[in-house]
Amino acid sequence: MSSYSDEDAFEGAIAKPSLSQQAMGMPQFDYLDGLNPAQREAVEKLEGPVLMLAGAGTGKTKALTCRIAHLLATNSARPDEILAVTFTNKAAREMKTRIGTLTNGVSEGMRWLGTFHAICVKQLRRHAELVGLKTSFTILDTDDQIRLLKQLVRAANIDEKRWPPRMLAGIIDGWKNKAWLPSQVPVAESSAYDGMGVELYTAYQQRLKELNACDFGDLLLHMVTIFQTHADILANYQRWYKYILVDEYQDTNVAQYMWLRLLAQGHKNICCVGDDDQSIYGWRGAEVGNILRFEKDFPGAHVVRLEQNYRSTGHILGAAAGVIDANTNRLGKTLFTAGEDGEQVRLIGHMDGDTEARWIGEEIESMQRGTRGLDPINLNSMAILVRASHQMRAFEDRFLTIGLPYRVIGGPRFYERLEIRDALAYFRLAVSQDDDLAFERIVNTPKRGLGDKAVQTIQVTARSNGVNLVEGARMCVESGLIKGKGATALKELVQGLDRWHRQLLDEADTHIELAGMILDESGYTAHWQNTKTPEAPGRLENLKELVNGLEGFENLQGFLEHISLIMDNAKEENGDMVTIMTLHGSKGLEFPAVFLPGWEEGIFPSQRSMDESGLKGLEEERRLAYVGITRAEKHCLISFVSSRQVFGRWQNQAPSRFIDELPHKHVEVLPTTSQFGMGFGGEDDMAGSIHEKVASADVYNSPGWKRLQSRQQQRPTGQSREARGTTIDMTATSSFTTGERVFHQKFGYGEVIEIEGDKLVIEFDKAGEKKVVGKFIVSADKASDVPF
DNA sequence: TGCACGCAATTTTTT
DNA sequence: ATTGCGTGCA
Repeated sequence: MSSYSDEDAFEGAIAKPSLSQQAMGMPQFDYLDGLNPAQREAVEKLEGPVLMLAGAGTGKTKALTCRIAHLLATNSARPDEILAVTFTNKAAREMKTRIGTLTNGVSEGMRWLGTFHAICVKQLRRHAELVGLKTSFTILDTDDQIRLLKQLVRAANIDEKRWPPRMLAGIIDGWKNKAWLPSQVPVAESSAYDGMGVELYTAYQQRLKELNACDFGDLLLHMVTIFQTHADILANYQRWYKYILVDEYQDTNVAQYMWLRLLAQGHKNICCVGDDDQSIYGWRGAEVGNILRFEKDFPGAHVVRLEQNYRSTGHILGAAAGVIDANTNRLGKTLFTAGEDGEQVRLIGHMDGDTEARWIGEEIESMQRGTRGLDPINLNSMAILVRASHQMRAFEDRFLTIGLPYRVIGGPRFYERLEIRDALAYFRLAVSQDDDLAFERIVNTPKRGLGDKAVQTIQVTARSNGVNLVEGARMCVESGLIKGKGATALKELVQGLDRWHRQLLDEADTHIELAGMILDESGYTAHWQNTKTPEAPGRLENLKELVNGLEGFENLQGFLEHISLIMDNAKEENGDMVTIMTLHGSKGLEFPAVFLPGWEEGIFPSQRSMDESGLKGLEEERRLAYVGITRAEKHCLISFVSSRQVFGRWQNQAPSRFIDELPHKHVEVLPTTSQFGMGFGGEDDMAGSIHEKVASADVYNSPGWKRLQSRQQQRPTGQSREARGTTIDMTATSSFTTGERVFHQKFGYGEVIEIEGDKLVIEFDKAGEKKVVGKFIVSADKASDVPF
């Protein structure tokens, strides 16, 4: 080995720009060796606009990170002269880590690698005064935003029922995504929100300014505004960012697009990576047009297509291609693999949703055990991808019953949970008593006997004296405007806030101790300890986790600053579990085995999507189908049912049109499990009555079903005879006795009625009688003493 | 102020 | 079916 490794050369290059490299000779760009020709082209074409069209599983992230490594290794830019933008924090972290590995730690210097929002915050803190904010502005999340809008809507005497503030939030977000200031909203939109939209938008922006706050949309919008009105500032950034890289370009909205375009006008070295076939966020402002127009927007653009797929088998790619082919208006890519054809995509119809969930549960168990001569597959390698989150329930219920471990991804994110937001509001107030929104949130949480009237009194007092709400509350107590036990509680709260704020400044306690103290002394911990709902213990757990999460931070301020932008799911559940998530949530992920249930007209494609956006909506749904199929590495199972309960009503379902678009040769049609009039196994047989299901037999005359029948190969059910066997684990249940009070994570409290092998029959207080596996049950007395 | 009942809505989600 | 929300009553 020569005296310097590639890394050494790289380090040298960073420390001493340009000259040293010649002295040492050309470095060995090891990382280039692992790239295919297209990837290599995307990495090496550093100058000018580049569009990297990267199909699913084609090594996009690899190309992107190598490109950055290459920029650094060739001395084309210093780490802080590269602007690298992603949509999610997760993607940003991942990229940072991978570049770090590739370049031996140089990514540390990449100050401008982050999400659109994180980078805009960084910029906006430096120029806040140009849009009427102070450098210390706070960032409101959706919840704050809606509460603020609610106040404005009420003040304007608008019927909240007909015109929900939520809707207004959506409208304003939409305008901000298009980079429209209140004055720039087109006349065509003037009827929005009962004709009050623009007026309220204006008022909202005014309130934000008064609160020294902005919402997520503002981060982009303010920066675009500043760039458009201050050529000198823009020019500085243009000069600074020598190279710009954008991930998931197909997801950019107009504001993001403008921001990028403005910044890229300097060096014109912009590399956008994306896949028009995976654009699934149109409903939240993403413009596929941005990626379709790239070559027009950036003259002389170089387009590279990454089409070699390293993830999926030939059959899976073939099936996916068949579906996406039905879309018009594509840039066009054809994925290919050097690997095996593998197993065909399997397609199966069921009688109803319960049967579907049961079948998938059994199939998962048999795949886990190893079936049809295949190697066993662990649960972490399997995922169920649904169109809408309510579809997850059927699977959760079923898996809980059979004791199949699963994790649900999505749902309310950690920092969005009620208890976390409450706790954070307390922390925010300890840091700054000016945070009126935080005060409003917790003034009566836990209950302090301070209702609407008391809050109004405080607001009026505060406003007429020009002080914040905490100060207003103090005045109300002192002047006797608020009396009785509410006054006592309010006084205590205000004193608490003062005390915590002093302790924060004293730094006598660590911020972790202080956080725990705040939650205890405010009575917030006790509030959840006294709540006897099934979710209360979980909420206490979350609070504990929140406090633990403070460890990585210097102080409360730093923590709060961090989380206003990082709204990740904090807890990573480990262990071997099946993943259940939405198709949207699955983008960018991959699993050896993927289940795609609910492929029925109206569900997927979603009726609403088609109603609201017509053909555009349908095509986006189809891209979603494409995303779903291309998540699978080896096994892909698509299913649909003929009859499903939707919002409590039984509905006949027709197979999804996407099923017809699956090319025959890539699909194996499995025999239906449906057998009318016959129950299965006798478990949980309280589902909808048989005759209702029989009535749904009409579906079998539908074109989709007939096509399916004609394709069906006659073969006995291949799955799960062996899945029936149940492992009897008496130790799990032996610790319970009939009549005992128990607690279950999902069903709450209940009483043991019967013990059968490893299963317990329990009469739950809320959920009724269920049969569940013993290991998911704890004694009721153990459930309540979650320590904090 | 706090609880109970009745009513309506009900895709997807990041920051 | 479920759940959040608003109104009405104790």
